[in-house]
Amino acid sequence: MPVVRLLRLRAALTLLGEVPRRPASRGVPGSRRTQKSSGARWEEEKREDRVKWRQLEHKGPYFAPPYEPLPDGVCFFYDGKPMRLSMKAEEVATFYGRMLDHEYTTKEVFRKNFFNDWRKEMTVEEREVIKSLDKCDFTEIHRYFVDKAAARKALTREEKQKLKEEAEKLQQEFGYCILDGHREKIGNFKTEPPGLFRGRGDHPKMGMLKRRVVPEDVVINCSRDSKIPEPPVGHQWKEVRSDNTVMWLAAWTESIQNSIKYIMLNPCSKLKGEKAWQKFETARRLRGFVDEIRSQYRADWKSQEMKTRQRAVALYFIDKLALRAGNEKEDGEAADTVGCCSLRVEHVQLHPEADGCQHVVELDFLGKDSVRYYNRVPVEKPVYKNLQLFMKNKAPRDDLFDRLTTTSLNKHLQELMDGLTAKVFRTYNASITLQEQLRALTRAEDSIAAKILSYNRANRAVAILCNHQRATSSAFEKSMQNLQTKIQAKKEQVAEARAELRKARAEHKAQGDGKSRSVLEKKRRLLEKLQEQLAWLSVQATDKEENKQVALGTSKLNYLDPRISIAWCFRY
DNA sequence: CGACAGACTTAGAACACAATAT
DNA sequence: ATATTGTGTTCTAAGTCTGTCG
Repeated sequence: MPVVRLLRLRAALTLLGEVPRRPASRGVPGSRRTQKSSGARWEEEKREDRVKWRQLEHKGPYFAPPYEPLPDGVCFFYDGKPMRLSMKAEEVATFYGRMLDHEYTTKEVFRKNFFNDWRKEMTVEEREVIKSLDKCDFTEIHRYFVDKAAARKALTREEKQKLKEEAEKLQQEFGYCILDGHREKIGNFKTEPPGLFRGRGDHPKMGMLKRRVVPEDVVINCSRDSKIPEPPVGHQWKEVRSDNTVMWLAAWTESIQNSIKYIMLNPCSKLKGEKAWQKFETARRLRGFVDEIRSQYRADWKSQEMKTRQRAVALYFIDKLALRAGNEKEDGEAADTVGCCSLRVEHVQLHPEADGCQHVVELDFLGKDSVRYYNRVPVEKPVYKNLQLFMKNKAPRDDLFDRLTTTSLNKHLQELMDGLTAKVFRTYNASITLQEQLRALTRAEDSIAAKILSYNRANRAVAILCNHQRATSSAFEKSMQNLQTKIQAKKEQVAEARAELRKARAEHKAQGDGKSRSVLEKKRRLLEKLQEQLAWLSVQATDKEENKQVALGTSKLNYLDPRISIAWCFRY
């Protein structure tokens, strides 16, 4: 049901995607591309470009506090018998215990991975005893953390204030750095605390132990002549380096995927802000190229080369549907998700005719964060024909675009416009959609509230285009249920009123007097009123439902060129 | 080229806190 | 005053994309 609604909204949007923008201007003069041939200067500029700072000074990361053993009254039980755990084993047990009310702990993979890693932390003796997770009882541990959270919530105003001040002190000490003479806020100045890995979707590694980060894991990046951050007493940094071509202040390798985690600046910092500005400039530049690029990929649908055809169809999807590029993923390392280039035959269904349209493509796959993308969309005939061709003689698990990689696609895009990559289309189409929608929805004479509603609706249109969804919380389910109960009650009232109306009508027919006539009228009005109320309630429910699964934050934060919003504010 | 590491952006969940309804 | 709902912030996972190396 929700999918159907999303679909309806998306269908309206897809049309918007077709709206032609501003007449194509010629290539931007003086763009880097044109300088490329002039060799040395460009090379120099490029190198210059890579330098991110001249001075960088900071305090290093703030480490997660050491493990605090459980108080004596809190015990772990194995097979019904209390058992005192070694500190290491106990710490990992608390990671699991505090998650007891989370869905994760019901998942077989999570449990298996946790138990496996937990056993590695146990002493030989513990390992000898603890052989089955089913016999483990963490309920006391769980209760301890629940109580602790409740106690924290119940603190007095003063105590809360004190905690807040302490956090602020920490922020002041570790949360800022000096970059080229300016004090800049750091985004994440704390190392990630140890815990159980919470992968999204069907992640094969969920439940694995995420190791505690120690200074010996951490590489510090700062300028050579700055005050080098002090490692915590008794510890050393893994390395101190001075690389001014990168933005990070500290880094360590995480123990689940062996990938690198970074301490970086806050988005409001100059460096991050400039990058965001550049991103929107690139998207804006695409405006002048997009018509030509579109006619180019349309022409390529008929190319002799399979590779070119696949690229052209993929690009059409990326442009029209705002799909992500879709890099290859190592399987077994993460959840099975795809993007455009990694779509498989099983994700696509072709309908010669559906919903009154010809050449309908049905896409159904899990994208980033295992969010489902479901869309039925009419496509141009050559696209449809090409898809038939790409799917011919392939198994469901085979790649749809077997001759295409994100690298080759981006290489092609780079040739069409300097700085163009697949994700630029998402930024471009998101921003242009906001602009178009704002224009279509806002009226100068509207109230402020109505204008804000228009803005939010435009924002929602973008979120739907980009498939930004959120899980409906349990609180939402409850409030939805309340609403449904109300609707049900109203329905019964309507049925009752209808029955009474029928009775009154029969009465009036039999008696034919004025009194029975006025009763009849009254009943009629009552029914009408109740029906109206019912209709309003179901509209509310629909609205709530639609809103609840759309997440506006991500597009607001990453995709909408702020200049569009600012211009709109000034205008209205 | 293709695999891989590295760096950076984008993402939803969880949490904290404020606004509003009851 | 308290419960409920909405909103902003924090956290960190999961993407994109580039550069390097064999």
